Amino acid sequence: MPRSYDQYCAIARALDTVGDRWALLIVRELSAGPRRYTDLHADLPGISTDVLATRLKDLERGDVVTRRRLPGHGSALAYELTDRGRALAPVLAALAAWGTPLLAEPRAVDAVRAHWAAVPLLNLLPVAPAVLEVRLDEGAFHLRLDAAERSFADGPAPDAEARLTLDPASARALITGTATLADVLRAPGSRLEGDGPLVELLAGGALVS
Amino acid sequence: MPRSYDQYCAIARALDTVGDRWALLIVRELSAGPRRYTDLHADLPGISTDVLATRLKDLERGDVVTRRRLPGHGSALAYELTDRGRALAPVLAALAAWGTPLLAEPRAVDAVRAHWAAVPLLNLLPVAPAVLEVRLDEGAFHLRLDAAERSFADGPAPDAEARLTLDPASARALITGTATLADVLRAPGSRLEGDGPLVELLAGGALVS
DNA sequence: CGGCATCCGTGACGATACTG
DNA sequence: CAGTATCGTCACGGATGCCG
Repeated sequence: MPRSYDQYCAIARALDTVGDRWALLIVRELSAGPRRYTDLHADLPGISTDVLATRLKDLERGDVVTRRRLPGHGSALAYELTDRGRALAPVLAALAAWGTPLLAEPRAVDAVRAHWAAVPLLNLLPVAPAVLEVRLDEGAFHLRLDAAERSFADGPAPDAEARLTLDPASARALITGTATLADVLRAPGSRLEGDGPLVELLAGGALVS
Repeated sequence: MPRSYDQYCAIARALDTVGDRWALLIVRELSAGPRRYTDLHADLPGISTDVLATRLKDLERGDVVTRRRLPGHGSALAYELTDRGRALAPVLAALAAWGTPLLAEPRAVDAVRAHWAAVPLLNLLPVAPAVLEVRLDEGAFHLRLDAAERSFADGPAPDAEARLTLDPASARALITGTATLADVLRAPGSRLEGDGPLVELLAGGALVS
């Protein structure tokens, strides 16, 4: 059980649950879908095994995360977000928006994962009843752009009607906010495939925010 | 200088700057206006003096906080938010919204300050070109409800056109989300004074969210 | 006094090794 | 694969002291 601030304040209470080191980054990882312990450890470079185990237990007690045996795969134990955990999406979005100007240049020591671009891209893309697959050098993920369920998940999408392929420079320009999606689509190094209202909307350049 | 996660991710970068223990609570305090070191120490029960000094230095290097001599008062040194610091308001709002269900009952050990209710109330109140003074048992603060500058500050407002007085039960019901503002205004224990469009809007019961 | 710096005990963290 | 055990280090919390 982590230490409490002991303040009658909603912000302090939230930080009692998700304010510890690594906690929100674990939530970020699980926002991409259920993960096993080893996968989490691999995508959180620097976290030690005991801290990961402790955080997962704390987050479970805080009703943010559940342990579950995935159906299909022979009894694979996995962690996933609860409804309360998914309700942290606005917190992650706000942090991502604020942190964007700090991304300017990747440092030599920085780890990179494809799905870390998902939250910034969700902040950037319009609401649309569509699923967009995004392919980067580091891997693929897909975004659900419905107004009701704006989310993302790892890997290619089975039901994507559009696919966006970005080279590293385009991806970086998008994520750092130095280029709009319209800019990137005009330049070489990016490709938008598929059809449907989303593709027409994006290709049409009707992107204000 | 705090430890970095070393990840090329906007969320991780944000947490590199404001993810340390106490950091966001210091930002919360300074959201109510400039504060001196001793005031911060008094309103953050449990923080040690050296941690407060270290965080303030880190936040200064992170362009979140500035040190300044307040004009008027004989060379009183104070800390205040920079523009980047004020840009953290959506993060605090999202955390407050998520933490609201955790507030149910104040615990015996919990500290209480009047202005800690300001962010939840801002999340609750509509956009209006008005300044609302709020009086609680613990003290007073005021909210600026403009679309452009939604903010709050300590103490009574010189230019408030409305005043909302809440007894402890009403304030708790509002802050925990168990009652709407319309509910509270119908019950005894709360009083709304003043005039202008805001008062008419609130008194009229036209409060959906 | 306000604004820290220092010292010290405890607990959290990070790396590695090890176990069911 | 999914953690637990161990250990060194560092951050935190509390008290006290210094210095303008």
